[in-house]
Amino acid sequence: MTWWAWSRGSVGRLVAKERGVKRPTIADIARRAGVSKGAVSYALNGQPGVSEATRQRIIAIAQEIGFNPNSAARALSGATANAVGLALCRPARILGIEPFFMELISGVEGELSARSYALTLQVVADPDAEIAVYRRWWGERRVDGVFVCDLRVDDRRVPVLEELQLPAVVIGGPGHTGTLASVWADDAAALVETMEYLVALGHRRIARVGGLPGLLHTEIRGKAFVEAGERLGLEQSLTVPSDYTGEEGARATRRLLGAAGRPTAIIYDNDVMAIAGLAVAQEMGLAVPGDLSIVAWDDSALCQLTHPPLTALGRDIPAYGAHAARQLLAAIEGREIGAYQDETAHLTPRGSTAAPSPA
Amino acid sequence: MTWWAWSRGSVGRLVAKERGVKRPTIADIARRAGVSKGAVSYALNGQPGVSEATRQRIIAIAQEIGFNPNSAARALSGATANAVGLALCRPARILGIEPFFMELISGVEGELSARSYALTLQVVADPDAEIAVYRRWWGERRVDGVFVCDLRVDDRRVPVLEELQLPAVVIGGPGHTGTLASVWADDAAALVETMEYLVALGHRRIARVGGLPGLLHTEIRGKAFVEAGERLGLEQSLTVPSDYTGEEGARATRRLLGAAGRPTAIIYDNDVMAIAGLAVAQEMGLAVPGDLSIVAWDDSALCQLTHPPLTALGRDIPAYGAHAARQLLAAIEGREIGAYQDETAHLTPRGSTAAPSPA
DNA sequence: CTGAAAGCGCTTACAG
DNA sequence: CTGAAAGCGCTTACAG
Repeated sequence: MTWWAWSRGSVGRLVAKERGVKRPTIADIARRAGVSKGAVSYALNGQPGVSEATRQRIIAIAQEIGFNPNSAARALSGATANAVGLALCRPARILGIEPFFMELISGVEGELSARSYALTLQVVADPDAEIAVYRRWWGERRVDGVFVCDLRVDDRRVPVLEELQLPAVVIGGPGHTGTLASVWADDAAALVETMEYLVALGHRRIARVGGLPGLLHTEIRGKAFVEAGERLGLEQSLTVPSDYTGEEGARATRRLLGAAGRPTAIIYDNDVMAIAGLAVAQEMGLAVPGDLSIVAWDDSALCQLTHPPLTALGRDIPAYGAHAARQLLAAIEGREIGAYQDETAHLTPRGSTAAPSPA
Repeated sequence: MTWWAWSRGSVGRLVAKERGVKRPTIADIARRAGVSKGAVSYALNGQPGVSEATRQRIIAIAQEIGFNPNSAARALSGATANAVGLALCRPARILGIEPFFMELISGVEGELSARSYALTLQVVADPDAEIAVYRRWWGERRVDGVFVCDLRVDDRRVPVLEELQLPAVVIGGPGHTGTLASVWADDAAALVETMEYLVALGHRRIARVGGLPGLLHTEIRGKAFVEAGERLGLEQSLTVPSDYTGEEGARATRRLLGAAGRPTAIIYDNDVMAIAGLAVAQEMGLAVPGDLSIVAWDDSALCQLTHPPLTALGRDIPAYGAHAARQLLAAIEGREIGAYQDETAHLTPRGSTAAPSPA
């Protein structure tokens, strides 16, 4: 066993060679067209150097025999892998339940597949493993660029990617992205809008169940919550940290509702925690929205499955992913790109919010 | 513009070349170790042909300079891409909300990353696009094998993969997998167990909200439901087809509950529809489980977020993915593999099922 | 046990 | 406008 895990390569290789069906190459096309391999390459890539008649003949043959360029050979001569990478550092149970990532991936895919770029996915256990994956991908030339999710304050991944000069787009911000490109949305503004909405309904004691501490957007929301709470003169504006899971969301809710002077409204940092909070409130005999108003961040279809349906802060996540992909492809092409501000999440009032009942 | 979309390649390539940081190659290692490139290759791959002392020296140098083998070069000489593919053919909104796929991917990843295999993901619009992706991947030698999800009756993808001799593992069955390897679970048995449980509670009118028609497991469950219904002598056993979305699940539920002689229990083909069904029942003023018992297939964390929590049919989906990955890696190595039967889903009774209240 | 060389399938200067 | 050739970074027979 060697120190990296490719010792079995030879087995698969031999077998693949024996078993493989013959794939057409540019040599096959060249032979049939009576030209050189170089000419075939120029023709198929839309480069000058072949007459239009020859080009058409070559393209026709390529289509006829179902030619696809060997991606390894292209990568080896050209230095682009035609693939980008996404490393996700969250436990499986959270990945599964949060619609965010799959929606993001759907949007990313739309842009990538239009350009025949592949998406290479890797689930990692912790930030160190994620950094190791970036170094390996870079060394292997396996990807031309990467998406960076779950940006943290002073994120250690940023300087590594800068050092490697691996094109990258940070999904998150603003700030703490170093010289990397990014797409971000103004969470602070969305949170303030939500709080003003609740205050207008008559709420004076508003709580927040936050996401994972240390994530930049958690910190940004936390800061905005405190500041807006003071500005709006709330009696109470308490944040309880959580971790996006239903269990923790339920626990945080119990803590908030069990205390004296309980809040009349809670804002949750994701939809899963909000749904868990709703169940807790109902369990405790509190009416939603009569006794407690609930707002969920991330307006996925889940929010409309509950009774009552949840008022939520939503935006188009597939579009967010598409923007990130477009940024990354531009970075790979070497174009100058910076921070792209995506739409701010907007509030969709549903049945889970109302004026607080007089105490 | 050419007929496939790689016309811009040259731009990225040039830029990458100018910008790229120098990556170490086996030539660098050979120079520093004073041996040939061939010797370096043998040493790093654990092949015979170098003395143990030389091997250790080479490995030490490789580690020191942070060497990673260029995956394109390996693929080009060895014919294995060290990557496998997963094409998903479902609309984004369903992909996002169903925990199944992300959990499956998590499990697959665990096996793959231990062997430094990459997972290439592609979201496709329809079965034709999916088949085109397989043909392209094969032609590009981009992947060494693929996972096939959402198996259909007489699935058109099966003969294509057989023709290409592309190693594949079907996630689903039994049957309709042609000569391809597969992992499957006995859904019929799980459904029968559930029905017997409901009958034991006293239910005589049981309905089912089914998944997408045409999917093999939908058909298998449908057949088992009818047969068991007859065997158990139910007064009523009606299946309403649906599509896994909350909206359709809600509509199907309204239809079932609005009719005369409404069922006292409903089994849903996924958790999302079950949650939607619960909300509909509550909206209509029916008590769950008093007036209506609800069972969800796919016991994700979502099922414990509702009030009451849902009785569900669950199994370890990450493990299912891990088994599929192990099968696929074996197929790539050329080992003979067939159908692997995974654990049968088991029922976890929670608050959403009880004896029906006397009418 | 080790070295020199061919080859994987492309792309791209460089000659004609 | 076209052809012949070098090169990308590996792996692997084939000689010594």
